[in-house]
Amino acid sequence: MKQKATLKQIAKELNVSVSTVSKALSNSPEISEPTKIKVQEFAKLKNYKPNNIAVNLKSKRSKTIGVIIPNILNPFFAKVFSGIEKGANDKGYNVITCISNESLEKEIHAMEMLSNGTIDGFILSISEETQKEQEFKHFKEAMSDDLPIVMFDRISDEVTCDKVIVDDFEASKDAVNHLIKLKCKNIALVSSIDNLSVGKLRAEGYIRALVDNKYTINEDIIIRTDNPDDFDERLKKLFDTKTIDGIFALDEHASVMAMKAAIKRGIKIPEELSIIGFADGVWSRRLTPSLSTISQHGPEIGEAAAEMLIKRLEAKEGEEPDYETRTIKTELRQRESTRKL
Amino acid sequence: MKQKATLKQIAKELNVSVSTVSKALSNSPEISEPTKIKVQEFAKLKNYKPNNIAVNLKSKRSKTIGVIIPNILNPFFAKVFSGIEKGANDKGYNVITCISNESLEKEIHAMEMLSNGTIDGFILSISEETQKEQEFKHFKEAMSDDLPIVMFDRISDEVTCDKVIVDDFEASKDAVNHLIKLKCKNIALVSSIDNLSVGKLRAEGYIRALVDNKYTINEDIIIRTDNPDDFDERLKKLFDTKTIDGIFALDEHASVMAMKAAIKRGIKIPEELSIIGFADGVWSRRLTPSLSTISQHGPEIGEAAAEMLIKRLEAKEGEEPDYETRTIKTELRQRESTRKL
DNA sequence: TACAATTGCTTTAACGTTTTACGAAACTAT
DNA sequence: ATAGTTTCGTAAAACGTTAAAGCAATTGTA
Repeated sequence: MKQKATLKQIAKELNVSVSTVSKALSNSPEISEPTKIKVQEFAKLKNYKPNNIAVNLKSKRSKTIGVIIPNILNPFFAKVFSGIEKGANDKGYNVITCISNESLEKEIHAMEMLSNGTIDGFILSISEETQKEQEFKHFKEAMSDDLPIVMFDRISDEVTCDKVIVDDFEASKDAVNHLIKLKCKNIALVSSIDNLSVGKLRAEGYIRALVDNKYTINEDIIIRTDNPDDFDERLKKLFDTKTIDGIFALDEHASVMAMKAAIKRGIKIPEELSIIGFADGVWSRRLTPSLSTISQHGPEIGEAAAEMLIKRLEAKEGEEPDYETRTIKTELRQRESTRKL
Repeated sequence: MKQKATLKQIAKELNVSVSTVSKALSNSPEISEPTKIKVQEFAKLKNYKPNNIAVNLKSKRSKTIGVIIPNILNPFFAKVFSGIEKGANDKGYNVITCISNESLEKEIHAMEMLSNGTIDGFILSISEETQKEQEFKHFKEAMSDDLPIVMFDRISDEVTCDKVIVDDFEASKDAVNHLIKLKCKNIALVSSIDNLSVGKLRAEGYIRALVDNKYTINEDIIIRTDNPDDFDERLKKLFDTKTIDGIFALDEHASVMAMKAAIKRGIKIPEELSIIGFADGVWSRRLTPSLSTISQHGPEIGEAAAEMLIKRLEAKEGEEPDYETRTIKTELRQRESTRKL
């Protein structure tokens, strides 16, 4: 193992001072052209790279962003993550990732682990348990410790910080309006994420669309739960006892289970039943029939979050922008599970 | 913004020296009990946390692992990643993630970005382009710069380092043997990842199983390509011109496309056609019929990689373990796309 | 020629830790 | 009482970098 080149070594070998080397490498005007060239060439020869940790210590910033994701296996989060990573790298920032696994404790632990100079700020989506417990102290502490947070998708109104969300309410309203335009008369709502803030918002959009179109709300064809087993059971009952010609599904699990259940009963999709669901994976396209979805533009969400955080981090003291909540537009992707207009 | 507590501040406020504070907090026997208590309580009050960057600079280690993943949307990599993250966190290490997006250039760039003290070592899977170009200089450089690498899944024999792989050859042989036991006579091989080392290994396993069972290799029912469009076209032709009663698919795309094509032609699965495919997502279970798969135990791969890297990092100078290639067993998960024996 | 300004480099301090070497006081042993 | 040892703490150096301040020697100006 050859050891790493440092300013000190280079300085000694060239018989100049450390600061001469430092300045020469940063092209300071204080250093003469010949010396600069000499130093720069020697540094290149030795493959000198400034030690990042020392630079961080000096500058008191790490150029690193802490990202906390509830579940990386959820393709929505994976997409957002790739957006964050891209947005950060483009500006020369690194990304340290922690997975909360929907656990409040892991979320707190991850934040503590990083709140010691390791990172300059957080981008995160709140874990399920945290939302259930309504426990937000750790977020507030980070904010007051001058570690800004950008929340995405699953946010909390109780924390004052930058946020990036999807227009869940509008998106749901649009989707249900679309089903209504397709002449669906009995539109079921199926959700297995009723514990999440986004789940509630989406449900409200459904209600609003029905009300706006003078439909009556039929609780018998609404499934809202946060328990997959409970969901599957109620879904079965729904198909056994009710006739429906439209389904609006609030999450990927609900979308797919509803579709499978319908196919099993020999219901023709989309002729007899139209389905629209929230989904971000590559799979909605590959299903038979392919699923019409609401796409949430995960990468854009991630890039927006990274951009907002970095803007704040690089703002001059006292010139930080106001806290902002940015909304990323969704898109209704019509595939085979809905009739053409 | 209240500023962070440092040793220096605490020392001043308590009228002791910086090193006293440092030692008191690390419970050194050099400090008397009363002083220790005084310092520790005051530190807790001030919510003191040692500045990680300073500690890193002093110790010349960052307790951070650099992870380079070709594509986080691929559920296999997502699973491995979650294993790495867990394995690392359990030992007090952080994980900095870069996504190479299958690009050699991004891979090199990511490694350079991190090779300056930011991380202590790498865990990575080689990008598609890198494998195609057979360009491994950047890996060798990192190794000789004392930044150990652990490669997983997509590895290169040209680089001497720790590796974690799946027994692709054995797994494929077992899967095809299983199809043969099910009395399949014409077993097609379909692959859209023939550019990857793992794709080639899996194909070899298929051949070997056929040979071992005295089957003749029929090139007409073998599709090996790395181009999805080419794949889809050849797959169509395969079903149009050949009769097959078994399919062995080397990747998720191939698995699903083959199944869709069969269903479209009204072929009964599994009665007339049995399918086994490599797949790691949650979706193989949700397909109709659900897909029998070879599961690769992604999280275990990740944990093994993290463990091997950390073991090396924490070994005493001169006592580093020999380079090792660990093989994680796969598992054949029988679902609805294969007949029961 | 004298003085000021500029050039080109060095010295020094700093970032926040850890750690080695040292020193004063208080014991212990003879 | 004197030397030796222990106890408890401090001072200083170091990690690798940046940057402000300092200082000769050279150049410019009148």
